Amino acid sequence: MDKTLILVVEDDLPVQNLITVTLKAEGYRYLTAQTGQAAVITAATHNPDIILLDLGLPDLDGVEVIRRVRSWSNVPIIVISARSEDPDKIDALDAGADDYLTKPFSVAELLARLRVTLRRLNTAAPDAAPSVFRNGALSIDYAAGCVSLDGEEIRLTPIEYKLLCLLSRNVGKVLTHKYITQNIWGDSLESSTASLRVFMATLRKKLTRSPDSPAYIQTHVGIGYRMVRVEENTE
Amino acid sequence: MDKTLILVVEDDLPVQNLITVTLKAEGYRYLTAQTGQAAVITAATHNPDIILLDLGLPDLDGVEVIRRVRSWSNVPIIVISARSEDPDKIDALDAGADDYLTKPFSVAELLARLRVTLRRLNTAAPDAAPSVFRNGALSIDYAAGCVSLDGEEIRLTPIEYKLLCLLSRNVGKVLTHKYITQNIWGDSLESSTASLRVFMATLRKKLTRSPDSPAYIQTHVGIGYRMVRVEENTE
DNA sequence: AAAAATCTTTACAGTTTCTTAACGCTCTGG
DNA sequence: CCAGAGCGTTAAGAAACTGTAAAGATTTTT
Repeated sequence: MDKTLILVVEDDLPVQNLITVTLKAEGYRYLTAQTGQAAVITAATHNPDIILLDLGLPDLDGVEVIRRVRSWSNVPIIVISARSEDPDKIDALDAGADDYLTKPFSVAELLARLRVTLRRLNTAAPDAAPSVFRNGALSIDYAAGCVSLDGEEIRLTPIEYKLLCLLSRNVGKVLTHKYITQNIWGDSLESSTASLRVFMATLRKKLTRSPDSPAYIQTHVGIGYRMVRVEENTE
Repeated sequence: MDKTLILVVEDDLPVQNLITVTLKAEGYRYLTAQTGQAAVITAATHNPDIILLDLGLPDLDGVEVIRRVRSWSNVPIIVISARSEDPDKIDALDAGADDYLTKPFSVAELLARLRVTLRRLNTAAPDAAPSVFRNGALSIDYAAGCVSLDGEEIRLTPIEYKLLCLLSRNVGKVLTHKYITQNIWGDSLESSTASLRVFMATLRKKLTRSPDSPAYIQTHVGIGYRMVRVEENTE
């Protein structure tokens, strides 16, 4: 695969055109689909590297498209939504979308998201189920169940560890509050979104050695959190 | 055998298509089967190098397929299951599956698993386990079944010995309470977590010669215990 | 059968971890 | 500029966990 193939799902033709022209200019290959049905079929038959999905489709709900694609594939999905469709955005992320863009968005922003996602794809382990995860100065040994920063081990409580694992196993992906709390506390407790904030604080503190340490965990206001890939320049 | 032959057992045709297209692109030969019955027969007649088996089959239980194939063949079986929590997955591994993939999976992941499995096939290395373990002043002779500290033998009770072996065979790894109790007491008794604490205490006491002896066993609150590698400066 | 050793259970104190609530901050929209 | 919502931070009490000692219960040895 030398040229990245991107599936653009957008029913508004002027917008679709804007996107495809941009992609072409940047040297990407692309496919298009105007309906949810077509999107699912095209995704299955052509196996694109990334899917750009507008949530406001005429036939199928965008979330349903994600669900169907996710039933067999892990391909990165970047969702495009209008501000008014805010709740849909969260549903989309819960259904397995990786990232989101809010209309109106700049071309530069779109390209930036694509690059980030692609970098994640390429740096993703070429080997199966690696037992140790690395990101900047951070490394997690899943098998041993221990975490170290800059070679020095840091001790985490059970919930902190689970939380960090969840984030690291989904690097680059935006995880919603709901998704996180359900994964860590189960479906039972519901008020744990307050706890989540506290744990995020302690986790961030433990992941910060010096004031200029990189920020591993991003906050997405109203949505959730995400661990980002960090440059290797932490020397 | 210059080209690897892979049997793909999957009843969902789009998914099957995705897999076979991928395999073809990578230069593998493949066969397909939509049912468990067909899978067993095809495996018997064509003798594939690897079997990719979806657990959600219409007719036969996937685990049953594994059992039947395993009755005459040792061919590697990689299981594909829909949900990560699937108890079937564990049954499948127990029945003799070699590895598993959870839907949704990325194509890269699938290929990685295949490569790993193939590599393992070619380099089946019967490596002999060393009979004596050393860590700091501690040494365990598994064959002789005796333990010494600083050259001097220390006497351990059967359970203490089993416990120490379990820890030493997993140096650096955090072992959960459950893992330890199941390995030592079996699945039956459940209240043995209290006993575990007592044994840990006695074991630690017996591994401590002077007040400044290194701490071989760390406790991880809420999780379990771990033996750590100790520097050789215990002179 | 008696003695010794080993194992299990219980209780309790000390510690760690988790939850909850309060407060200040930033950002957004009117 | 103000009000409200969402977030980070801190602190304190509650809950859970651990280490230790000691007393039965069980098994093994003498």
